[in-house]
Amino acid sequence: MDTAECVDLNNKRERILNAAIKAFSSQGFYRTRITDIARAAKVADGTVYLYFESKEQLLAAIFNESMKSFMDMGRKEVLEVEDVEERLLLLLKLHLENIGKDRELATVFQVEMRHSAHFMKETSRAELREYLMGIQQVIEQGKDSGKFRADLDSWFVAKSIFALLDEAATNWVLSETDDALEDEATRIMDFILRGMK
Amino acid sequence: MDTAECVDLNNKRERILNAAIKAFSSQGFYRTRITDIARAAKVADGTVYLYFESKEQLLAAIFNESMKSFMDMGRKEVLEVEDVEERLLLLLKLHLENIGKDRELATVFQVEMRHSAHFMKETSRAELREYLMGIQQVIEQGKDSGKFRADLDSWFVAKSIFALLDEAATNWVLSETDDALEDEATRIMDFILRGMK
Amino acid sequence: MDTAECVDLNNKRERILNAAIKAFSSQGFYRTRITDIARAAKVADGTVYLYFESKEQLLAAIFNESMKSFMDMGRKEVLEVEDVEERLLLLLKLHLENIGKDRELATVFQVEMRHSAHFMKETSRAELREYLMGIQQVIEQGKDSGKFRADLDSWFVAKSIFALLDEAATNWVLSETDDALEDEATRIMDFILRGMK
Amino acid sequence: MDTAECVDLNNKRERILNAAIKAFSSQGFYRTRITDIARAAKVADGTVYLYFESKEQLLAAIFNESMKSFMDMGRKEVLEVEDVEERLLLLLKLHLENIGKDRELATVFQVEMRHSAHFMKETSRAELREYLMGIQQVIEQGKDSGKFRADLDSWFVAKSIFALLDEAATNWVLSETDDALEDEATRIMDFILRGMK
DNA sequence: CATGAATGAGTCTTCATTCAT
DNA sequence: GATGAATGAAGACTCATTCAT
Repeated sequence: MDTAECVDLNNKRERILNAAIKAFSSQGFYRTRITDIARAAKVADGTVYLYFESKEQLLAAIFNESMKSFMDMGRKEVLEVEDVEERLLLLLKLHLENIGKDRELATVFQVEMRHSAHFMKETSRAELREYLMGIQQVIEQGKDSGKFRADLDSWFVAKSIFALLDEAATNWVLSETDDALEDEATRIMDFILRGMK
Repeated sequence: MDTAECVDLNNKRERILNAAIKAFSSQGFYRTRITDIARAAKVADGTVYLYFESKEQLLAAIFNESMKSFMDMGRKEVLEVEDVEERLLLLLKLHLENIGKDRELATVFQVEMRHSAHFMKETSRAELREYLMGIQQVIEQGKDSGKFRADLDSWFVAKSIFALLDEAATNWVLSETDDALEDEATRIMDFILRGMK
Repeated sequence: MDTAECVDLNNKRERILNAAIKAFSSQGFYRTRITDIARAAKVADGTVYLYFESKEQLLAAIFNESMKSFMDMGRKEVLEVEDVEERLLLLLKLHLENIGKDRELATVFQVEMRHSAHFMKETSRAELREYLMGIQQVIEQGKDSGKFRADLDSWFVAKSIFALLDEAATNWVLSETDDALEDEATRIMDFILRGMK
Repeated sequence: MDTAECVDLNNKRERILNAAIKAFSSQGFYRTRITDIARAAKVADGTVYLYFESKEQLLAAIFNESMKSFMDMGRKEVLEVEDVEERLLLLLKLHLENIGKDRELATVFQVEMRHSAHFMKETSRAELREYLMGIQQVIEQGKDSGKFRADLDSWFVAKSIFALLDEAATNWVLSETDDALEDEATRIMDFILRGMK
């Protein structure tokens, strides 16, 4: 019974989360009403507030939970790859794969979550920083191993790589193309490795 | 007297526009009330609607008018520079300079304008495309002159460059640093030219 | 408890309906604010919208629900009367009695509901038609039985009778007299039966 | 110059009046904005207020001026007819003719002017009374001459006749038929003279 | 007289959130 | 935990009216 209850709870929580992603991605955060989400999740309006403090916190939860699974997913896999370049490429692929496999979630990430300076500063800044540090590490490894230029500013490069991934993702979301997003990984990789010359 | 009147009219429109930029950047688009803008612009609420159809259109106007002066500004200057690399660098500098000279406008551009997929698709997409085509041209010139690799996908590169500029700008806006944004231009230039190797 | 709850719900709806009738009749439809109605019904503004889609729909609801009880009320009673003239007289009396027993509702019916061609065409036309057909039937019965002239256009007569009732009702509403409205029934009856000659 | 100016004034006043009739009849009184009327009359918004105190007064003016020409029109003609029945018939015909010749004005009269108890009580009551007295006179003449029953309540009959005319008019306005409204006169006449028996 | 830009009070409606059941 | 009816604050937008020119 405990288990059943627990499952039931998780189930509801998850249903709400998923309904929110769907709603936010199709109607936008501000146009989405709690009622819409509740109805789609087949719970009462009030139930949403048993699991999430507010609409804003619901968006934050989508970010945090997706981010968590996002970060966990690749870690082991990435560490298994010895070669730095390959490791970096894998990182890019995983990023794009993760985003590319759920267009609705991607829309929320690439568009709806940018809706206010407040949200970006308070909610996502720390997580983003951690994520960037993961990339930075690989850059440093590359510098150490002589694969990458020693004079690279690894933090700047990490941000740059993120920028390229982010742009690709946003572009994919807005363009509504069916192309697989992760295919962009090699192009980006090539560009950042060789530059324009 | 004619002139004065005309100036006064423009003045009101401009005052509203500026008040909106200030308000949107500090409180966010959705938290800003028309009353806030009107009060700051020292006009009546209804006056806002003499110049702009709706709050949403006011945001669009900020985009369009800033974009226009943004695009006009550099064009001649850029064309005067012969060397492609220098021309590209100037482009980057102008972009960052333009954004970096008005933090409030920058905040609106980098954050508030991204608030909805709808806005990004409908309002800014065409202009952005045109802007990217400007960058693309320079890339092509570089390829033609042999300065840049012949196998570069100039459209992809243009988007990548924009991504880097955009990331730098957003970062600058959110970090609240006093550093001049345009100083990033050389770093970005170096990165895209030489790559990581 | 179930019952109490159910009653309470009905109660709220009814309270709003009654408050609306009072408000519309004393201030007119357009001058009445939802807040006025809500306050009088002792509910929150928003509650009005749980029961009615809009202010306009609230007026329509007053019409529909009053019309329903209005139509139901007399039907049996009327059918029990054999004599056509008496039946017609009863019809007139019921009409005027119904309207005459609630001056506020009457005001809404006779004045506020005529506020727009749109309302009259869309909302009340069908119901009115049905009502007129009820009168028409009696006329036909009178013709069949030889009590009324065979050359009467029963539809025209029905409309004429309605016109006289309607005029009496409006007159009563506007004159603010205390006379019982239904007393007009016999005068009208005499007039339509005998004519002026 | 006096004349020209005067004509010009009248012209503007009339243009506004006509524009108002058109607008009120098609959009309803409350949905019509002064701006709509001004634009249609090709004058500035403010000009409307040089000729009419308020939107409400503009409606009242339509009533009064139409009523005046309405009342004047038939008087002589009516008095020339000796026979009471014919005189009454002419009255009915003139009423319906007057209304039937301008559907837009008719709509304003039959629908828009009924929009509030206030308007009906304050603005139109006195004029209506005078109009009814005109009818009443004819009834009295009929009674005196023995053409009509001596026991008729002439005031009641006058109101009844008006009711039938009014109903016919409203019906015509709402039904959007092309039939000539004045053709109803004889039917009504027959009905009120002979009654139903 | 005429203009029409400017005003700002006014209101319907929405919707996140609460809480009695 | 779950419900969903009720709340009521909030705000975009309208438009009759004014008044400086």
